[in-house]
Amino acid sequence: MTTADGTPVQSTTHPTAEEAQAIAQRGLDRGAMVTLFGRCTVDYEGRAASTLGPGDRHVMLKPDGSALVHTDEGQQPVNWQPPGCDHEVFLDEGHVVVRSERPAPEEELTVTFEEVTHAASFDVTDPTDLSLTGTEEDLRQRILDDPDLVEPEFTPLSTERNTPAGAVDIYGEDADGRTVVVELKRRRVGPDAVGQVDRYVGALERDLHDDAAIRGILVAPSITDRARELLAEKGMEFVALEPTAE
Amino acid sequence: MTTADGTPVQSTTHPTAEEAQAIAQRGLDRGAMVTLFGRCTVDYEGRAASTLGPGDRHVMLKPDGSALVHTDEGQQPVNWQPPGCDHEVFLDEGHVVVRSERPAPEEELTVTFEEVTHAASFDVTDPTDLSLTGTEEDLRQRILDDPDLVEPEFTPLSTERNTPAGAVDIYGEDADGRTVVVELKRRRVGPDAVGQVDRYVGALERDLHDDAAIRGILVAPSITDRARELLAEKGMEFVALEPTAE
DNA sequence: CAATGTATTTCGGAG
DNA sequence: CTCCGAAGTACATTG
Repeated sequence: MTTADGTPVQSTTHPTAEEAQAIAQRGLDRGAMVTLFGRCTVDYEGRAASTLGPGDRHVMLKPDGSALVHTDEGQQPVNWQPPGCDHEVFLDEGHVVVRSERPAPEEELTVTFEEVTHAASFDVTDPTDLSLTGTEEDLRQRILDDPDLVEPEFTPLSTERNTPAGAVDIYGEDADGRTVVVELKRRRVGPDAVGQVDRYVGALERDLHDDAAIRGILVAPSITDRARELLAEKGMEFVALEPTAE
Repeated sequence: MTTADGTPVQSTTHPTAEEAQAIAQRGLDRGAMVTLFGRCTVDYEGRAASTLGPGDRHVMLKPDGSALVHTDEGQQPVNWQPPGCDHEVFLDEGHVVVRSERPAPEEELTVTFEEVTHAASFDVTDPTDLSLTGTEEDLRQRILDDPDLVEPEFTPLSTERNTPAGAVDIYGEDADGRTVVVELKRRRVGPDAVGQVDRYVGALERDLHDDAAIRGILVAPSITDRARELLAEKGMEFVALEPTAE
Protein backbone atom coordinates (compact mmCIF):
# COMPACT_ATOMS: atom_id res chain seq x y z
CA MET A 1 0.00 0.00 0.00
CA THR A 2 1.32 3.42 -0.93
CA THR A 3 0.24 7.01 -1.23
CA ALA A 4 -1.45 8.32 -4.35
CA ASP A 5 1.87 9.25 -5.90
CA GLY A 6 3.41 5.89 -5.08
CA THR A 7 5.66 7.15 -2.28
CA PRO A 8 5.58 4.86 0.75
CA VAL A 9 6.78 7.56 3.09
CA GLN A 10 5.66 11.15 3.60
CA SER A 11 7.42 13.64 5.82
CA THR A 12 7.26 17.34 6.62
CA THR A 13 9.17 19.49 9.04
CA HIS A 14 7.51 22.49 10.66
CA PRO A 15 4.14 21.84 9.05
CA THR A 16 1.14 24.00 9.75
CA ALA A 17 -1.45 22.44 12.03
CA GLU A 18 -3.61 21.76 8.98
CA GLU A 19 -0.77 20.04 7.11
CA ALA A 20 0.16 17.93 10.11
CA GLN A 21 -3.43 16.86 10.68
CA ALA A 22 -3.83 16.01 7.00
CA ILE A 23 -0.69 13.86 6.83
CA ALA A 24 -1.61 12.04 10.02
CA GLN A 25 -5.25 11.41 9.20
CA ARG A 26 -4.55 10.32 5.62
CA GLY A 27 -1.82 8.02 6.89
CA LEU A 28 -4.16 6.41 9.40
CA ASP A 29 -6.86 6.00 6.77
CA ARG A 30 -4.32 4.32 4.52
CA GLY A 31 -3.27 1.87 7.25
CA ALA A 32 0.18 3.43 7.61
CA MET A 33 2.30 4.09 10.66
CA VAL A 34 2.13 7.75 11.65
CA THR A 35 4.62 9.73 13.73
CA LEU A 36 4.31 13.22 15.11
CA PHE A 37 6.96 15.14 16.98
CA GLY A 38 6.63 18.40 18.83
CA ARG A 39 5.79 20.25 22.01
CA CYS A 40 2.68 18.72 23.56
CA THR A 41 0.78 17.78 26.70
CA VAL A 42 -0.47 14.25 27.32
CA ASP A 43 -3.49 13.06 29.29
CA TYR A 44 -4.45 9.48 30.00
CA GLU A 45 -7.60 8.29 31.69
CA GLY A 46 -8.52 4.65 32.06
CA ARG A 47 -7.14 1.84 34.19
CA ALA A 48 -5.25 4.62 35.96
CA ALA A 49 -4.96 8.33 35.20
CA SER A 50 -1.98 10.50 34.34
CA THR A 51 -1.11 13.89 33.00
CA LEU A 52 2.06 15.19 31.46
CA GLY A 53 2.86 18.88 31.13
CA PRO A 54 4.31 20.57 28.05
CA GLY A 55 7.42 18.99 26.55
CA ASP A 56 8.92 17.64 23.32
CA ARG A 57 7.76 14.11 22.58
CA HIS A 58 7.61 11.59 19.78
CA VAL A 59 4.18 10.09 19.13
CA MET A 60 3.75 6.90 17.10
CA LEU A 61 0.36 5.67 15.92
CA LYS A 62 0.19 2.16 14.51
CA PRO A 63 -2.46 0.78 12.17
CA ASP A 64 -3.31 -1.99 14.64
CA GLY A 65 -4.53 0.66 17.06
CA SER A 66 -1.55 0.99 19.38
CA ALA A 67 -0.15 4.37 20.34
CA LEU A 68 3.22 5.18 21.86
CA VAL A 69 4.48 8.45 23.36
CA HIS A 70 8.24 8.58 23.82
CA THR A 71 10.51 11.13 25.44
CA ASP A 72 14.27 11.15 24.98
CA GLU A 73 14.74 8.87 27.97
CA GLY A 74 13.85 5.32 28.85
CA GLN A 75 13.09 2.21 26.96
CA GLN A 76 9.43 2.41 27.93
CA PRO A 77 7.01 4.89 26.41
CA VAL A 78 5.97 7.60 28.86
CA ASN A 79 2.37 7.03 27.77
CA TRP A 80 0.79 4.52 25.46
CA GLN A 81 -2.34 2.77 24.31
CA PRO A 82 -2.59 -0.97 23.63
CA PRO A 83 -3.55 -2.44 20.22
CA GLY A 84 -7.21 -2.26 19.30
CA CYS A 85 -7.78 1.45 19.83
CA ASP A 86 -9.31 3.96 17.46
CA HIS A 87 -6.95 6.76 16.58
CA GLU A 88 -8.21 10.17 15.62
CA VAL A 89 -6.22 13.27 14.69
CA PHE A 90 -8.12 16.52 14.58
CA LEU A 91 -7.77 20.26 15.02
CA ASP A 92 -8.98 22.05 18.12
CA GLU A 93 -8.62 25.82 18.19
CA GLY A 94 -5.67 25.57 15.86
CA HIS A 95 -3.97 22.79 17.83
CA VAL A 96 -3.31 19.31 16.51
CA VAL A 97 -4.91 16.79 18.88
CA VAL A 98 -4.39 13.04 18.85
CA ARG A 99 -7.08 11.01 20.56
CA SER A 100 -6.78 7.28 20.93
CA GLU A 101 -9.51 5.35 22.71
CA ARG A 102 -10.78 1.85 23.25
CA PRO A 103 -14.09 0.69 24.70
CA ALA A 104 -13.27 -2.17 27.09
CA PRO A 105 -11.74 -1.36 29.37
CA GLU A 106 -12.65 2.27 28.78
CA GLU A 107 -9.39 4.05 28.11
CA GLU A 108 -8.53 7.32 26.46
CA LEU A 109 -5.23 8.92 25.56
CA THR A 110 -5.13 12.54 24.42
CA VAL A 111 -2.07 14.34 23.06
CA THR A 112 -2.48 18.06 22.49
CA PHE A 113 0.25 19.72 20.45
CA GLU A 114 1.28 23.31 20.97
CA GLU A 115 3.38 22.86 17.89
CA VAL A 116 4.14 19.99 15.54
CA THR A 117 7.72 20.18 14.33
CA HIS A 118 7.61 16.97 12.33
CA ALA A 119 4.88 14.81 10.84
CA ALA A 120 5.38 11.62 8.85
CA SER A 121 3.61 8.50 7.67
CA PHE A 122 5.18 5.18 6.74
CA ASP A 123 3.64 2.40 4.71
CA VAL A 124 4.80 -0.93 6.03
CA THR A 125 4.87 -4.16 4.09
CA ASP A 126 3.92 -6.70 6.71
CA PRO A 127 7.02 -8.66 7.67
CA THR A 128 4.98 -11.49 9.21
CA ASP A 129 4.67 -13.06 5.76
CA LEU A 130 8.42 -13.13 5.55
CA SER A 131 9.04 -14.51 9.00
CA LEU A 132 6.33 -17.18 8.87
CA THR A 133 7.88 -18.96 5.90
CA GLY A 134 10.22 -20.98 8.13
CA THR A 135 8.64 -24.19 9.39
CA GLU A 136 10.17 -26.85 11.58
CA GLU A 137 10.46 -28.95 8.39
CA ASP A 138 12.57 -26.16 6.85
CA LEU A 139 14.78 -26.23 9.88
CA ARG A 140 15.16 -30.04 9.62
CA GLN A 141 16.04 -29.82 5.92
CA ARG A 142 18.49 -27.06 6.62
CA ILE A 143 20.34 -29.20 9.16
CA LEU A 144 20.26 -32.35 7.04
CA ASP A 145 21.71 -30.30 4.15
CA ASP A 146 24.45 -28.92 6.38
CA PRO A 147 24.86 -30.81 9.68
CA ASP A 148 27.78 -28.56 10.65
CA LEU A 149 25.18 -25.94 11.52
CA VAL A 150 24.57 -27.97 14.68
CA GLU A 151 28.27 -28.50 15.31
CA PRO A 152 31.33 -29.54 13.31
CA GLU A 153 31.26 -33.22 12.31
CA PHE A 154 27.76 -33.86 13.53
CA THR A 155 26.31 -36.80 11.58
CA PRO A 156 22.55 -37.33 11.34
CA LEU A 157 21.64 -41.03 11.33
CA SER A 158 17.86 -40.89 11.20
CA THR A 159 14.93 -38.56 11.58
CA GLU A 160 11.82 -39.26 13.55
CA ARG A 161 13.50 -42.13 15.41
CA ASN A 162 11.01 -43.64 17.83
CA THR A 163 11.57 -43.73 21.57
CA PRO A 164 9.19 -44.65 24.41
CA ALA A 165 8.85 -40.90 24.97
CA GLY A 166 7.98 -40.13 21.33
CA ALA A 167 9.79 -39.50 18.06
CA VAL A 168 13.15 -37.71 18.13
CA ASP A 169 13.51 -34.99 15.47
CA ILE A 170 17.08 -35.84 14.50
CA TYR A 171 19.07 -38.74 15.89
CA GLY A 172 22.81 -38.85 15.15
CA GLU A 173 26.42 -39.00 16.28
CA ASP A 174 29.01 -36.38 17.18
CA ALA A 175 32.69 -36.30 16.21
CA ASP A 176 33.55 -38.75 19.03
CA GLY A 177 30.82 -41.21 18.07
CA ARG A 178 28.55 -40.25 20.94
CA THR A 179 24.83 -40.50 20.42
CA VAL A 180 23.16 -37.13 19.93
CA VAL A 181 19.49 -36.28 20.21
CA VAL A 182 18.48 -33.06 18.43
CA GLU A 183 15.16 -31.39 19.13
CA LEU A 184 13.99 -28.74 16.66
CA LYS A 185 11.77 -25.76 17.34
CA ARG A 186 10.86 -23.20 14.72
CA ARG A 187 10.60 -20.44 17.26
CA ARG A 188 11.80 -19.30 20.66
CA VAL A 189 11.76 -22.10 23.21
CA GLY A 190 10.85 -22.18 26.90
CA PRO A 191 11.28 -24.72 29.69
CA ASP A 192 8.74 -27.11 28.16
CA ALA A 193 11.07 -27.87 25.25
CA VAL A 194 13.90 -28.62 27.69
CA GLY A 195 11.69 -31.17 29.42
CA GLN A 196 10.91 -32.72 26.06
CA VAL A 197 14.56 -33.25 25.08
CA ASP A 198 15.29 -34.51 28.56
CA ARG A 199 12.58 -37.15 28.26
CA TYR A 200 13.97 -38.28 24.88
CA VAL A 201 17.49 -38.53 26.28
CA GLY A 202 16.29 -40.48 29.32
CA ALA A 203 14.15 -42.81 27.22
CA LEU A 204 17.01 -43.52 24.82
CA GLU A 205 19.50 -44.10 27.60
CA ARG A 206 17.19 -46.73 29.07
CA ASP A 207 16.46 -48.12 25.60
CA LEU A 208 20.07 -48.42 24.45
CA HIS A 209 21.67 -49.29 27.79
CA ASP A 210 24.37 -46.93 26.58
CA ASP A 211 27.34 -46.45 28.90
CA ALA A 212 28.27 -43.02 27.56
CA ALA A 213 25.70 -40.34 28.34
CA ILE A 214 23.58 -39.33 25.39
CA ARG A 215 23.89 -35.68 24.37
CA GLY A 216 20.77 -33.58 24.06
CA ILE A 217 20.82 -30.53 21.79
CA LEU A 218 17.99 -28.05 21.43
CA VAL A 219 17.97 -26.13 18.15
CA ALA A 220 15.79 -23.02 17.90
CA PRO A 221 16.06 -19.33 16.92
CA SER A 222 16.33 -18.33 20.58
CA ILE A 223 15.75 -19.52 24.13
CA THR A 224 14.35 -18.07 27.34
CA ASP A 225 16.64 -17.46 30.32
CA ARG A 226 14.87 -20.04 32.44
CA ALA A 227 15.09 -22.63 29.71
CA ARG A 228 18.79 -21.91 29.28
CA GLU A 229 19.35 -22.46 33.00
CA LEU A 230 17.38 -25.70 33.02
CA LEU A 231 19.28 -26.92 29.99
CA ALA A 232 22.61 -26.21 31.69
CA GLU A 233 21.48 -27.99 34.87
CA LYS A 234 20.70 -31.08 32.87
CA GLY A 235 24.00 -30.87 30.98
CA MET A 236 22.37 -30.27 27.63
CA GLU A 237 23.10 -27.71 24.94
CA PHE A 238 21.44 -25.00 22.87
CA VAL A 239 22.19 -24.04 19.27
CA ALA A 240 20.71 -20.84 17.87
CA LEU A 241 19.45 -21.39 14.34
CA GLU A 242 16.71 -19.86 12.22
CA PRO A 243 14.42 -22.20 10.27
CA THR A 244 15.46 -20.45 7.06
CA ALA A 245 18.76 -18.99 5.87
CA GLU A 246 18.64 -15.21 5.32
CA MET B 1 20.60 22.10 22.00
CA THR B 2 20.03 22.56 18.28
CA THR B 3 21.69 21.97 14.96
CA ALA B 4 24.14 24.42 13.47
CA ASP B 5 21.36 26.30 11.70
CA GLY B 6 19.19 26.45 14.81
CA THR B 7 16.65 23.90 13.61
CA PRO B 8 15.77 21.38 16.33
CA VAL B 9 14.59 18.81 13.81
CA GLN B 10 16.17 17.40 10.66
CA SER B 11 14.45 15.08 8.28
CA THR B 12 15.04 13.54 4.88
CA THR B 13 13.07 11.10 2.79
CA HIS B 14 14.84 8.65 0.49
CA PRO B 15 18.30 9.78 1.53
CA THR B 16 21.43 8.19 0.16
CA ALA B 17 23.19 5.85 2.56
CA GLU B 18 25.77 8.56 3.16
CA GLU B 19 23.13 11.19 3.94
CA ALA B 20 21.26 8.86 6.27
CA GLN B 21 24.43 7.92 8.12
CA ALA B 22 25.43 11.57 8.42
CA ILE B 23 22.07 12.68 9.84
CA ALA B 24 22.00 9.81 12.30
CA GLN B 25 25.58 10.11 13.51
CA ARG B 26 25.43 13.88 13.85
CA GLY B 27 22.14 13.57 15.73
CA LEU B 28 23.63 11.06 18.16
CA ASP B 29 26.71 13.22 18.69
CA ARG B 30 24.43 16.15 19.45
CA GLY B 31 22.45 14.17 22.03
CA ALA B 32 19.32 14.13 19.88
CA MET B 33 16.75 11.39 19.29
CA VAL B 34 17.34 9.70 15.96
CA THR B 35 14.85 7.71 13.87
CA LEU B 36 15.44 5.63 10.78
CA PHE B 37 12.83 3.89 8.71
CA GLY B 38 13.31 1.39 5.92
CA ARG B 39 13.76 -2.18 4.84
CA CYS B 40 16.21 -3.90 7.15
CA THR B 41 17.27 -7.06 8.92
CA VAL B 42 17.77 -7.16 12.68
CA ASP B 43 20.12 -9.31 14.74
CA TYR B 44 20.26 -9.45 18.49
CA GLU B 45 22.74 -11.40 20.55
CA GLY B 46 22.92 -11.17 24.31
CA ARG B 47 20.69 -12.43 27.08
CA ALA B 48 18.93 -14.26 24.29
CA ALA B 49 19.51 -14.37 20.55
CA SER B 50 17.24 -13.55 17.65
CA THR B 51 17.28 -12.59 14.02
CA LEU B 52 14.64 -10.93 11.88
CA GLY B 53 14.52 -11.26 8.12
CA PRO B 54 14.02 -8.32 5.77
CA GLY B 55 11.07 -6.07 6.54
CA ASP B 56 10.07 -2.43 6.97
CA ARG B 57 10.78 -1.20 10.47
CA HIS B 58 11.06 1.98 12.48
CA VAL B 59 14.25 2.34 14.50
CA MET B 60 14.54 4.86 17.32
CA LEU B 61 17.83 5.69 19.01
CA LYS B 62 17.70 7.71 22.21
CA PRO B 63 20.49 9.80 23.70
CA ASP B 64 20.33 7.80 26.94
CA GLY B 65 21.46 4.74 25.01
CA SER B 66 18.19 2.94 24.45
CA ALA B 67 17.22 1.57 21.07
CA LEU B 68 13.79 0.50 19.86
CA VAL B 69 12.82 -1.38 16.70
CA HIS B 70 9.12 -1.21 15.88
CA THR B 71 7.02 -2.87 13.21
CA ASP B 72 3.49 -1.75 12.39
CA GLU B 73 2.04 -4.11 14.98
CA GLY B 74 2.11 -4.41 18.74
CA GLN B 75 2.77 -2.08 21.58
CA GLN B 76 6.10 -3.74 22.28
CA PRO B 77 9.15 -3.19 20.11
CA VAL B 78 10.09 -6.26 18.10
CA ASN B 79 13.72 -5.73 19.16
CA TRP B 80 15.31 -3.27 21.51
CA GLN B 81 18.25 -2.37 23.68
CA PRO B 82 18.00 -0.98 27.23
CA PRO B 83 19.37 2.44 28.28
CA GLY B 84 23.12 2.68 28.70
CA CYS B 85 24.17 1.37 25.32
CA ASP B 86 26.58 2.91 22.83
CA HIS B 87 24.92 3.62 19.50
CA GLU B 88 26.91 3.65 16.32
CA VAL B 89 25.69 4.28 12.79
CA PHE B 90 28.11 3.44 9.99
CA LEU B 91 28.29 2.33 6.39
CA ASP B 92 29.15 -1.22 5.40
CA GLU B 93 29.40 -1.96 1.69
CA GLY B 94 26.97 0.83 0.97
CA HIS B 95 24.47 -0.25 3.64
CA VAL B 96 23.53 1.82 6.65
CA VAL B 97 24.18 -0.25 9.77
CA VAL B 98 23.06 0.60 13.30
CA ARG B 99 24.96 -1.10 16.07
CA SER B 100 23.98 -0.68 19.66
CA GLU B 101 25.94 -2.48 22.34
CA ARG B 102 26.48 -2.55 26.06
CA PRO B 103 29.20 -4.25 28.04
CA ALA B 104 27.45 -5.88 31.03
CA PRO B 105 25.65 -7.98 30.31
CA GLU B 106 27.24 -8.28 26.89
CA GLU B 107 24.50 -7.41 24.43
CA GLU B 108 24.56 -6.31 20.84
CA LEU B 109 21.83 -5.19 18.49
CA THR B 110 22.57 -4.79 14.79
CA VAL B 111 20.18 -3.32 12.25
CA THR B 112 21.31 -3.58 8.64
CA PHE B 113 19.36 -1.48 6.16
CA GLU B 114 18.85 -2.53 2.58
CA GLU B 115 17.38 0.89 2.11
CA VAL B 116 16.66 3.86 4.36
CA THR B 117 13.48 5.60 3.26
CA HIS B 118 13.47 8.14 6.07
CA ALA B 119 16.04 9.56 8.46
CA ALA B 120 15.44 12.19 11.11
CA SER B 121 16.88 13.65 14.29
CA PHE B 122 14.98 15.46 17.02
CA ASP B 123 16.31 17.69 19.75
CA VAL B 124 14.25 17.11 22.84
CA THR B 125 13.56 19.17 25.90
CA ASP B 126 11.10 17.56 28.29
CA PRO B 127 11.14 19.30 31.65
CA THR B 128 8.02 17.81 33.20
CA ASP B 129 7.38 14.73 35.25
CA LEU B 130 4.55 12.31 34.81
CA SER B 131 1.98 12.27 37.58
CA LEU B 132 0.11 9.00 37.87
CA THR B 133 -2.89 8.36 40.08
CA GLY B 134 -4.91 5.27 40.89
CA THR B 135 -1.99 3.19 42.19
CA GLU B 136 -1.74 0.97 45.25
CA GLU B 137 0.02 3.85 47.00
CA ASP B 138 -3.05 6.03 46.35
CA LEU B 139 -5.22 3.35 47.93
CA ARG B 140 -2.94 3.23 50.98
CA GLN B 141 -3.03 7.02 51.37
CA ARG B 142 -6.79 7.00 51.01
CA ILE B 143 -7.16 4.53 53.88
CA LEU B 144 -4.61 6.24 56.12
CA ASP B 145 -6.49 9.52 55.57
CA ASP B 146 -9.80 7.89 56.44
CA PRO B 147 -9.44 4.50 58.17
CA ASP B 148 -13.23 4.21 58.51
CA LEU B 149 -13.27 3.27 54.84
CA VAL B 150 -12.05 -0.16 55.98
CA GLU B 151 -14.48 -0.29 58.89
CA PRO B 152 -15.64 2.02 61.69
CA GLU B 153 -12.96 2.61 64.33
CA PHE B 154 -10.24 0.80 62.46
CA THR B 155 -6.86 2.18 63.61
CA PRO B 156 -3.77 1.81 61.43
CA LEU B 157 -0.63 1.27 63.54
CA SER B 158 2.02 0.86 60.85
CA THR B 159 2.54 0.30 57.16
CA GLU B 160 4.91 -2.19 55.64
CA ARG B 161 5.21 -4.06 58.96
CA ASN B 162 7.55 -6.98 58.49
CA THR B 163 6.51 -10.59 59.04
CA PRO B 164 8.32 -13.81 58.21
CA ALA B 165 5.98 -14.00 55.21
CA GLY B 166 6.79 -10.48 53.96
CA ALA B 167 5.66 -6.93 54.65
CA VAL B 168 2.01 -6.29 55.53
CA ASP B 169 0.45 -3.34 53.67
CA ILE B 170 -1.39 -1.94 56.71
CA TYR B 171 -1.16 -3.31 60.23
CA GLY B 172 -3.66 -2.07 62.81
CA GLU B 173 -6.37 -2.67 65.41
CA ASP B 174 -10.15 -2.88 65.25
CA ALA B 175 -12.68 -1.36 67.66
CA ASP B 176 -12.19 -4.28 70.07
CA GLY B 177 -8.40 -4.01 70.05
CA ARG B 178 -7.93 -7.07 67.88
CA THR B 179 -4.98 -7.11 65.52
CA VAL B 180 -5.93 -6.51 61.89
CA VAL B 181 -3.89 -7.23 58.78
CA VAL B 182 -4.99 -5.29 55.70
CA GLU B 183 -3.81 -6.28 52.23
CA LEU B 184 -4.28 -3.74 49.44
CA LYS B 185 -4.79 -4.40 45.75
CA ARG B 186 -5.43 -1.68 43.22
CA ARG B 187 -7.56 -3.95 41.06
CA ARG B 188 -9.80 -7.00 41.12
CA VAL B 189 -8.26 -9.79 43.18
CA GLY B 190 -8.17 -13.55 42.69
CA PRO B 191 -7.29 -16.53 44.92
CA ASP B 192 -3.57 -15.63 44.95
CA ALA B 193 -4.25 -12.51 47.02
CA VAL B 194 -6.26 -14.59 49.52
CA GLY B 195 -3.26 -16.89 49.97
CA GLN B 196 -1.08 -13.84 50.52
CA VAL B 197 -3.24 -12.42 53.36
CA ASP B 198 -3.55 -15.88 54.83
CA ARG B 199 0.22 -16.26 54.99
CA TYR B 200 0.58 -12.86 56.69
CA VAL B 201 -2.07 -13.76 59.28
CA GLY B 202 -0.46 -17.14 59.96
CA ALA B 203 3.02 -15.66 60.23
CA LEU B 204 1.85 -12.94 62.62
CA GLU B 205 -0.09 -15.39 64.80
CA ARG B 206 3.05 -17.47 65.22
CA ASP B 207 5.13 -14.32 65.74
CA LEU B 208 2.89 -12.68 68.34
CA HIS B 209 1.65 -15.83 70.11
CA ASP B 210 -1.64 -14.00 70.14
CA ASP B 211 -4.53 -15.78 71.81
CA ALA B 212 -7.19 -13.97 69.85
CA ALA B 213 -7.20 -14.80 66.16
CA ILE B 214 -5.77 -12.07 63.93
CA ARG B 215 -8.22 -10.64 61.43
CA GLY B 216 -7.31 -10.55 57.75
CA ILE B 217 -8.95 -7.99 55.48
CA LEU B 218 -8.50 -7.79 51.76
CA VAL B 219 -9.16 -4.34 50.27
CA ALA B 220 -9.62 -4.08 46.50
CA PRO B 221 -12.10 -2.69 43.97
CA SER B 222 -13.63 -6.15 43.49
CA ILE B 223 -13.04 -9.85 44.01
CA THR B 224 -13.54 -13.03 41.98
CA ASP B 225 -16.16 -15.57 43.11
CA ARG B 226 -13.57 -18.22 43.81
CA ALA B 227 -11.48 -15.83 45.91
CA ARG B 228 -14.54 -14.80 47.90
CA GLU B 229 -15.26 -18.45 48.72
CA LEU B 230 -11.67 -19.07 49.82
CA LEU B 231 -11.71 -15.92 51.93
CA ALA B 232 -14.92 -17.05 53.68
CA GLU B 233 -13.47 -20.53 54.29
CA LYS B 234 -10.50 -18.99 56.07
CA GLY B 235 -12.71 -16.62 58.08
CA MET B 236 -11.32 -13.50 56.47
CA GLU B 237 -13.06 -10.46 55.02
CA PHE B 238 -13.29 -8.37 51.87
CA VAL B 239 -13.81 -4.63 51.62
CA ALA B 240 -14.62 -3.10 48.25
CA LEU B 241 -12.70 0.14 47.70
CA GLU B 242 -11.38 1.99 44.66
CA PRO B 243 -7.80 3.36 44.75
CA THR B 244 -9.16 6.85 44.06
CA ALA B 245 -12.31 8.62 45.14
CA GLU B 246 -14.61 9.07 42.15
C1' DC C 1 -14.17 -15.79 27.04
C1' DA C 2 -11.07 -15.98 31.33
C1' DA C 3 -7.01 -17.95 33.67
C1' DT C 4 -2.08 -18.90 33.72
C1' DG C 5 2.88 -18.23 33.13
C1' DT C 6 6.78 -16.01 30.76
C1' DA C 7 9.55 -11.81 29.61
C1' DT C 8 16.16 -9.90 26.34
C1' DT C 9 10.09 -8.22 30.92
C1' DT C 10 10.94 -2.85 32.78
C1' DC C 11 10.98 -0.12 36.74
C1' DG C 12 11.36 1.27 41.25
C1' DG C 13 12.71 0.94 46.11
C1' DA C 14 14.85 -1.29 50.11
C1' DG C 15 18.87 -3.40 52.23
C1' DC D 1 25.45 -3.46 44.30
C1' DT D 2 21.59 -7.10 44.44
C1' DC D 3 17.24 -8.71 45.62
C1' DC D 4 12.30 -8.31 45.55
C1' DG D 5 7.79 -6.98 43.99
C1' DA D 6 4.55 -4.12 41.17
C1' DA D 7 3.06 -2.76 36.45
C1' DG D 8 -2.24 1.29 33.05
C1' DT D 9 2.67 -4.55 32.90
C1' DA D 10 2.44 -7.05 27.44
C1' DC D 11 2.03 -11.31 25.34
C1' DA D 12 1.18 -16.14 24.13
C1' DT D 13 -0.91 -20.37 25.42
C1' DT D 14 -4.48 -23.08 27.29
C1' DG D 15 -9.03 -24.57 29.09
